[in-house]
Amino acid sequence: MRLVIATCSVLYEGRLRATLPLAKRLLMVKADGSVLVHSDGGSYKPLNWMSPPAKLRSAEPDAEQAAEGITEVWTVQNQKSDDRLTINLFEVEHDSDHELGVDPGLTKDGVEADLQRLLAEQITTLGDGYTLVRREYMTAIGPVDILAKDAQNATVAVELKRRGDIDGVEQLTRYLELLNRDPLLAPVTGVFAAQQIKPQARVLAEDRGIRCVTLDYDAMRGIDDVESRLF
Amino acid sequence: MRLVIATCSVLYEGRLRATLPLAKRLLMVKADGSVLVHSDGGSYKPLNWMSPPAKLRSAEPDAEQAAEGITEVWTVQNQKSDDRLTINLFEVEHDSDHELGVDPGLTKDGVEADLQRLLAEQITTLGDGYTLVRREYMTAIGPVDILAKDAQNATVAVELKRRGDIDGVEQLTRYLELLNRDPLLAPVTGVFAAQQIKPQARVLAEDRGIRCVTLDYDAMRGIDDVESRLF
DNA sequence: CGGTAGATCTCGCCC
DNA sequence: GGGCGAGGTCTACCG
Repeated sequence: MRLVIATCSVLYEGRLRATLPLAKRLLMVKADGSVLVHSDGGSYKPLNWMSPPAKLRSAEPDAEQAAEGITEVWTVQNQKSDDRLTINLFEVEHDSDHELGVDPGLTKDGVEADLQRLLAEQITTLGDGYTLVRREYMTAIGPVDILAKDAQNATVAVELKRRGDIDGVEQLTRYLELLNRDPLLAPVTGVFAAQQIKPQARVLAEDRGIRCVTLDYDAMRGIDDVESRLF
Repeated sequence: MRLVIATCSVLYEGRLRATLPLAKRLLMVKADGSVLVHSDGGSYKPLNWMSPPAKLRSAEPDAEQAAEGITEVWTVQNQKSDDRLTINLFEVEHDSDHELGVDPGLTKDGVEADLQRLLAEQITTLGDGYTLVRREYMTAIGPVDILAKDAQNATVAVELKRRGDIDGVEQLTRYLELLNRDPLLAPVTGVFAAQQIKPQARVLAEDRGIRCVTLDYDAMRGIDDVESRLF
């Protein structure tokens, strides 16, 4: 990984055009040829960048560019598309190289998959007498997160989200439409379960007869921990 | 901006838990207290990070940590949530500080707004005799990208996307349902216009009587340039 | 490889 | 500040 601090101007040309005027920035060149242009603020997204795989070529400025104060011109060309990043370097304040090696990578806990596992284990969160049929119930248009039966043994399709948005309601609606064509399953009702449900999503869901349930992940994890400790 | 190259292990605790085992990485500390942990590959997304505003505190390792080889413990605490990033530093290979100042920021060209402006100007792209009613036609459930009239003076709602996905078809369907309740507008037909339309989205749209139109942005921009040159 | 859905999404707009 | 939609989204997963 090469780290360069320099005053520079940047141009991206590809799916769109994006330009950065002259300022001092960090240029990060990774081993796969990708380049990130970072300022001293904002979030983790760079101001401008080139995705891997890419090739960085450095060139001398022509006479006109040199007259403007450009000392070096970088051209970062993506190897799979015609996306290109052009960086005009003016003053270079820092330039260092570091051997990092391959990263062992990130492990996560607490994403939708965990929520799904917990809800499947604690299916009565949805109501007394509920039983699990199966997780990731496959249909022609994709997997239903959880299929269950209610106390009256009627089929219930559950769509699970961390944040309940209109998209999720549409998704569940499509599943319900399909499942209700199956005489062995029909009538199938829907439950939209999420840690947080947006007001507009709730209105749309309830308008379509879909029940909304907000989940408390911490409480569910707590129950999970207690149960785990029993074994 | 502070740049540190160090062997380290990282723990994020917040909306989820995410851990990184011991490896050599870049730690970028920005002026707003945010921290990015980058490896020498992947894309622009860091392996782990803390969003601003945040506060970095550095502490000496306790006896047990020191015995493991930890030389320094960073705690990066978000100032608005209880998200926290903990970094155990082992060997530090590089540590430098740089004054970057505020960045003037990025300017873009070629996003959906441009596409919408071009299509509004060249509304006959959709068919002979088409006329523009208005862009961003407001409804109770959001703005219709473009409202137009066809050659027979019937109302047409246009949903515009760079990439035509199922979501866009659902969105247009909701608008059409609403607009067709208005006797002054009904009957309203739909056009789904995008630079690229996914097969499944096309099938869904046509099944609902929505016409699909793929747009050539470069050609439209070319016409725009030619027209601009006439003035 | 393409298609779908999630994300500690981020970012920008509008109310 | 919240809600909503777009993104050069990126990323994992599944066919």
